[in-house]
Amino acid sequence: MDELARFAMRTNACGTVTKNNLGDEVILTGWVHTRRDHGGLVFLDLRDRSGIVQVVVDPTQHAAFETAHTIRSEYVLYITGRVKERPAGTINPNLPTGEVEVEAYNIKILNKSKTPPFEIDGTSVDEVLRLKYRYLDLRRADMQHNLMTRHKVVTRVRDYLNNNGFIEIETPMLTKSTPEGARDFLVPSRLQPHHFYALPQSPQLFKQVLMVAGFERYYQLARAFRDEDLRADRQLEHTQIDMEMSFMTEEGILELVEGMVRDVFEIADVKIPTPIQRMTYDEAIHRYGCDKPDLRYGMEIEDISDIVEKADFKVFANTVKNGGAVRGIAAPGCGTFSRSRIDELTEFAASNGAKGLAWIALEPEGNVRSPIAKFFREDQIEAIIKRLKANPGDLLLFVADKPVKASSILGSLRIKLADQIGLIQPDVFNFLWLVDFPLFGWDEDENRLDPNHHPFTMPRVEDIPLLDTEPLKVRSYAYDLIINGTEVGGGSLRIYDQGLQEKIFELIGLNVEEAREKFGFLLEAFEYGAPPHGGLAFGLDRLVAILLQKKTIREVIAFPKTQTGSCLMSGAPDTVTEQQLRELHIKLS
RNA sequence: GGGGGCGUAGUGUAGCGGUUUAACAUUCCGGCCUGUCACGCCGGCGAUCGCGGGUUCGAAUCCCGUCGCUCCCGCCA
Repeated sequence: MDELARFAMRTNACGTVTKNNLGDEVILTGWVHTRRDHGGLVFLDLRDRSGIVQVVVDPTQHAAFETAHTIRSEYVLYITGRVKERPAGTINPNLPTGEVEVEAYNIKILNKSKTPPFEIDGTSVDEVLRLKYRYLDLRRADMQHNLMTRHKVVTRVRDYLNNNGFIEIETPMLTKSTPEGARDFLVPSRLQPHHFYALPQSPQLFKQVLMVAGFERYYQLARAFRDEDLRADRQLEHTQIDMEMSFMTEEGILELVEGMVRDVFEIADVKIPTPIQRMTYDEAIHRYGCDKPDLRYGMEIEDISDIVEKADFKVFANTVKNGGAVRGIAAPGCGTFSRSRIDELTEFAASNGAKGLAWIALEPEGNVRSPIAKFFREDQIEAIIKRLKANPGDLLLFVADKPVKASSILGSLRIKLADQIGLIQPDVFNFLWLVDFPLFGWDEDENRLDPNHHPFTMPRVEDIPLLDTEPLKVRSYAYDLIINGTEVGGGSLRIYDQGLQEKIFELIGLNVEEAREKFGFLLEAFEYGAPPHGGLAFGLDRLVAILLQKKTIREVIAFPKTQTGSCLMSGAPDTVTEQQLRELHIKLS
């Protein structure tokens, strides 16, 4: 019933005291949320994890009454009293316990508290202070709710996976540095001078070995470490719901995972449509200019190359002539934007790599305002408006560049504008599987093919012939789950054919020895009967943040780090002693 | 590595070149109060305006630097 009271020094948890307890003598423990001292009568709101209950202290209880006057916020109390109905007219409908109160006979102060640096009950507090005194910040109702929701998500996930034949297996935190991917966190080995472990960027290789080992369905709530710059949705360490399955098709994996996502969102009473909408990578890039489109609003990108290729506007015409594209979006209701407001957009586009940003403002009355309109015939402008499905009052924005680049710049503008003009309905959730990712990208710096997901990703069967001819056109069995424009999870089917795997290594410029050096143990394992397998990993922090509609994952992590990687509470990172360094055979420069 | 924002009593904000002894709310401290629940009323303490330098007759206010936090680009297979 009241699990916080079971085995405990109290008889009830504060938030669970109701009319059912009328007349009961109870022992409560908790923190003083607020004190209302009326001189002749003292009210204490006592708070524990379960909630708040009002304690009333009457002068007839001399000792308790004396104590009550000395009590301050956040003191820890042990209260003995009786549950009473509140007098008529004093019921507090805002409190689950608002119909009753506890008349205290005895108050024992278990611990005092310094005056907190901010009010636990208060609203916005500077994040520096919140992080420094995180234990106080975490007492706030909002943070308690966030972490409890996180716990519920984890519980749902475990239940779902356990019921579907998965077993949870831990993989090492001290492992081998693999040069692909993000920057590794390194841990020096004391026993083996000049050798280092790396903290895992993900359990990728180990979970595939577990498939070879015959576990068939594995999961782990795994911490993953990446030494890259932090963002609102990126910490140095994050938690993955990591999964791998054998003898599954892509379709099977997506369906299985949809069930898990459905269960998770039930926590927030969000019904998700299944099957979850699918979209190919190519379509997303063309229509939304990114591989994680937010489909809660429109503003789709349209190609107008064919309309403008013969127009007098040289920038557009030449771009098309040289194999580029001219594309645009229609920003609803932005036709009245001032010149300076549009200049800001141009600057933003430039910071995303645009050479320029052309625009046509359709004023609400029907006038066209634009520095480039004079280069077009009326019928061309009409055609553009029609292509972009624009309405009076819209602002049309155009980028001329290489096709994909034009789309990606417009994609960034689309997101920025949607945010600026409030197009995003915050309590709507949009789920999307993005599928058919290209197997490779092109690494401009090193002038070679680069695996888009990772080197074990399986190319789509029908595209395998293209490996030799047009490898950049090869699609893969790789998929991402996108919620509201955030990549929440991603994975792939893996290669289990040695010949194919060697070919992929070759294509990305790894010879057999190099591949052995980097992934040897996995490749060796594959020689002993690797089953077809595949999997994915979810970012738990992002998932919970989206569920709770939080802007940053710091709100759903108990002890997060700042953008410079500091823990303001513990003071990490910090210097270490000479002695520690000596044992690790490390000399600082 | 680059671009933007913020930094003023414990907390949240206002003030943005001069009658400002830096304001308001809240917290905190003291007093009064037997039905409050953001308790109320009265009184009080509390800030050299992140730090350093510059411009100026005069700087919280303008400029430069620096530190911290934050958002974004790069980066994050």
